[in-house]
Amino acid sequence: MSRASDRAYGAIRAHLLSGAVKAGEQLTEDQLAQITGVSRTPVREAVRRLEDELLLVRSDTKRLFVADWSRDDIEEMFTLRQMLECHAAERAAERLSREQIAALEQINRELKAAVELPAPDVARFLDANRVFHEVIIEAADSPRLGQLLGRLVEAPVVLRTARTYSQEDLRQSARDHDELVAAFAARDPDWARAVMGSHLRRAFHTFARAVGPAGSGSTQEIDAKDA
Amino acid sequence: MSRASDRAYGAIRAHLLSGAVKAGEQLTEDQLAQITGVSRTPVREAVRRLEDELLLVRSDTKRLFVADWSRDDIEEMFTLRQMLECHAAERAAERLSREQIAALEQINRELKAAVELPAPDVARFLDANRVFHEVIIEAADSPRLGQLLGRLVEAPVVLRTARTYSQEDLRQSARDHDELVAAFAARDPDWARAVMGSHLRRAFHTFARAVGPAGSGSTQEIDAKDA
DNA sequence: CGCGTGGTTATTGTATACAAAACGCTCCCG
DNA sequence: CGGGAGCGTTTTGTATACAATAACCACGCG
Repeated sequence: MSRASDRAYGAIRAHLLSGAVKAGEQLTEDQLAQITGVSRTPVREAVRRLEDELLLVRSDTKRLFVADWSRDDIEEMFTLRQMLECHAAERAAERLSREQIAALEQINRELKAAVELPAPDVARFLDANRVFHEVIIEAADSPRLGQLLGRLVEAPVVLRTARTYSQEDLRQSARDHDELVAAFAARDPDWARAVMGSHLRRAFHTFARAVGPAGSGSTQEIDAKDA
Repeated sequence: MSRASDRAYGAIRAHLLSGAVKAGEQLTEDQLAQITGVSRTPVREAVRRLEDELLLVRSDTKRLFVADWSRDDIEEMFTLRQMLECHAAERAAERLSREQIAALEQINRELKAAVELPAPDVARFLDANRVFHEVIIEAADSPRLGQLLGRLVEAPVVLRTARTYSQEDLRQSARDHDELVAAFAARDPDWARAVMGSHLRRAFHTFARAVGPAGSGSTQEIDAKDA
């Protein structure tokens, strides 16, 4: 995070997640350059990355908007993520070292601690959760798989501010992680895949509940994409 | 293809595919700016896209090289593509309009014509093949799926110059396409998925044969990736 | 003779000025 | 009253100059 474009990326991302801007709102490169304190050149580079991650979209005439995720978009994203991450879990089960499995157990202890504090600490939970999944993807040893998942995993965090997780949601998630570790320890790819599948599918429904029933969602028609 | 960065993208891509540069060779932005006739700014944008498509890679210190695809890289890529494109075939089977199915039949006639000329016209074959798969992905109606596949499908064409397809390879491919259309016409997602799976897996082995047995491949250790 | 060290060149990263394109407004005409 | 042409403003796209960083090479010291 030392080059200007990296700082710009982080700053813009934080700006989007802070909720200071609404979905569908237009942004300009100048604006973002001001906010981030660098010139438009690195801003344009950062914006490109955020477009890849689908946090920003461009209209047909190249104007820039904050992405708006409909319920269907979220389902699509989770479906793809499930497909890829189940594959990752399968491969990881055959490849994780003892040390990595121990690391996963440690991360999961941290995760459970975050859940059970007097009140759950959602930020800490999400951090631990992210690291947990990253270790698995790393162990899957498939660079392109990691690259594709990078695109998908980042996006829905935009919704986290809006979302209130119930403590029971978090506990179930922790149980999933425990079972995943058990599957890894048993070196059982099929088990790992199955657990990962249900884990992510449940996560989808947790998200979906927040955004409303199928068909509703906050669709604001930016007519994205030019191809 | 009207903006400078688009022209740069096309020119650089053509340059790579022409075989004028070898895998692992270093390129500089200035060089590419000269070749394409535009300044470095749009070149950098084009290069970014080509990095996404894995035709170019950067060393740990941001120097730019022509990507070198090992046999394992190719297998990984085909595995991911298979996973995603089987899913696309499944969805397409449930969504293709009569007109789209008719279009696929037409494309396939063109494809077979390209195979059977006095001598097979590989370029025409590949074009028709590409369009065929694009129609399916389009019909799958999942923008992010299309985006992810875009990354994967482009890459292996770098090898096409080296590869000599046997006429029998091409004929089998055409038969696969025919069966795919049959599965679509029958509105049978499982059938479509299965055919797509074997189609792509065979395609992988066709490619793999060209680059040599497992473990060999042309690996030249660019130590890509900075994460 | 090996190997670090300093300076030199090559290459990428950033800022800025300018060009092209898109938007929105007004005014005119039907 | 509606619609479209023209024009100023806003926004994105490109070129260029300069800054920062990495690679290269030669030299000197152990």
